Amino acid sequence: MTKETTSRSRKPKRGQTREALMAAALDLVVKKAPFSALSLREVTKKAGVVPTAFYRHFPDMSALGLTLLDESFRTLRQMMRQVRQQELPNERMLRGSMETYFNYVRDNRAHFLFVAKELAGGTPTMRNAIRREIRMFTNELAMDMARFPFLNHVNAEDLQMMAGLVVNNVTALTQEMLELEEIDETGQQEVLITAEKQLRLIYFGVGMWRSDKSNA
Amino acid sequence: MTKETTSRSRKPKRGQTREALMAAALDLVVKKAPFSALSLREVTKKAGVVPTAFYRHFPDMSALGLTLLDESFRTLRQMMRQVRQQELPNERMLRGSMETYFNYVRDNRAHFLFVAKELAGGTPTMRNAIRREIRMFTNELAMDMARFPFLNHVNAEDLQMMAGLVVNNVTALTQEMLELEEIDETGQQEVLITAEKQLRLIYFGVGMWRSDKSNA
DNA sequence: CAGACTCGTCAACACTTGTTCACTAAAAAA
DNA sequence: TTTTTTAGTGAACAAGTGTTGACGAGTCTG
Repeated sequence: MTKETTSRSRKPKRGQTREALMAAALDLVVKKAPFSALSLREVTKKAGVVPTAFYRHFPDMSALGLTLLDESFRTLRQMMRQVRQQELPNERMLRGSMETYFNYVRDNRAHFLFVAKELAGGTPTMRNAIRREIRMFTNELAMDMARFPFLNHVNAEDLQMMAGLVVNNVTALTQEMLELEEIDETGQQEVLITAEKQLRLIYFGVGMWRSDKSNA
Repeated sequence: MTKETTSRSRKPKRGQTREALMAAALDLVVKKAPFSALSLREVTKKAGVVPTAFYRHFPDMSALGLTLLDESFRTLRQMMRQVRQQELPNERMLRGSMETYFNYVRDNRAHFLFVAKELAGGTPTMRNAIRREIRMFTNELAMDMARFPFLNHVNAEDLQMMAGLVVNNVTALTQEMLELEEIDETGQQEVLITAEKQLRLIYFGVGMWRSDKSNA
């Protein structure tokens, strides 16, 4: 009888320990606790490797965390770019955008859970890194909006405000989505419908906005 | 030379240890880490009391957490009720409401930090408790809105959707506020201004909403 | 005043944590 | 092939963890 690890993950082949560690950490984030509450030892244990092997790949846990963070956002960024360069946004495309976004969330549940939990509870370094990424999305969205003819009369500051409103809300809905069980498809559908309505409502508000009134 | 605790808090008078423990935990949440990452021993240490004394007041850390959660929301709830029964909301009162709310956040920074960090990273019990409270606020807001004449044509489901939009956004702005340094008053002012604009934009959108269209 | 009970202390336990160092099997480079 | 580098193991450490039980000072109650 060969030695077995308690968890499902087998001993990684030589040279794949790094990936095994990252996968193990993500798995623990889904099943157990936020990343910042994980211990080096339990990650290595789940990865099927001895604790000291960790140091061959990362100087400490926070380095693993930052790597995971990078991995989480890199694929998300490229997806966003695809969505952005489709067509000019209008009322009808809201549904489609939300749908592809939430599908992406579903397919990358572990990464989103990782980010969501660290956004508030992580180390200052981690929190700042995440907030920077989110701010970047907000900026890009504002720049996209600046290209719409019917938003010509809105100044830059207010565009930022509008984009922030959208991003804030999508972020909140994402967390709501992550709280649902993976199998709860009707719940997920409800969130999607709510999301679409809320964005449409914002769309209406944006249409009525005048920057030149009593706005600073 | 008498024995001194390393932290500022002196040894609590007999019979006040419970309060000292709660205060110590809250303090550590502000200065160190989310509540779920605190150890029983460091809380008692900061409270100026021996670890075993903890058990005279709480069965375990999670009980302390739930007590803290209760304390956090009880005063918030009563403040909300005050605000709610002022006047009928209109465009002009948005500013005032946001101002009093954010003042309250500033004056209860520790409690809000505690809640914000546990909302995503806490135990399932804790997360559910917090989400239940937030959902309660959303419901109350939706009920308030139902009383406005100009919202008669909006059905219950859509009112919920609108209230959710407001609450989502205020929640996000609160977290943004908490990230700022306590002394950064200009930053806080900016968030307040953004908040008011965003709510006014939502207000516009609400005014244009028709529930009877193609909305489920 | 005497007894009971409340609420804190102290010592000890079994266990987990991060990190060190020396060692070796396997792969890469010479 | 021989040599060197890489990537894993295993034992050991000091420190911190939750929880136990017996004990005693202070306070309340009779």
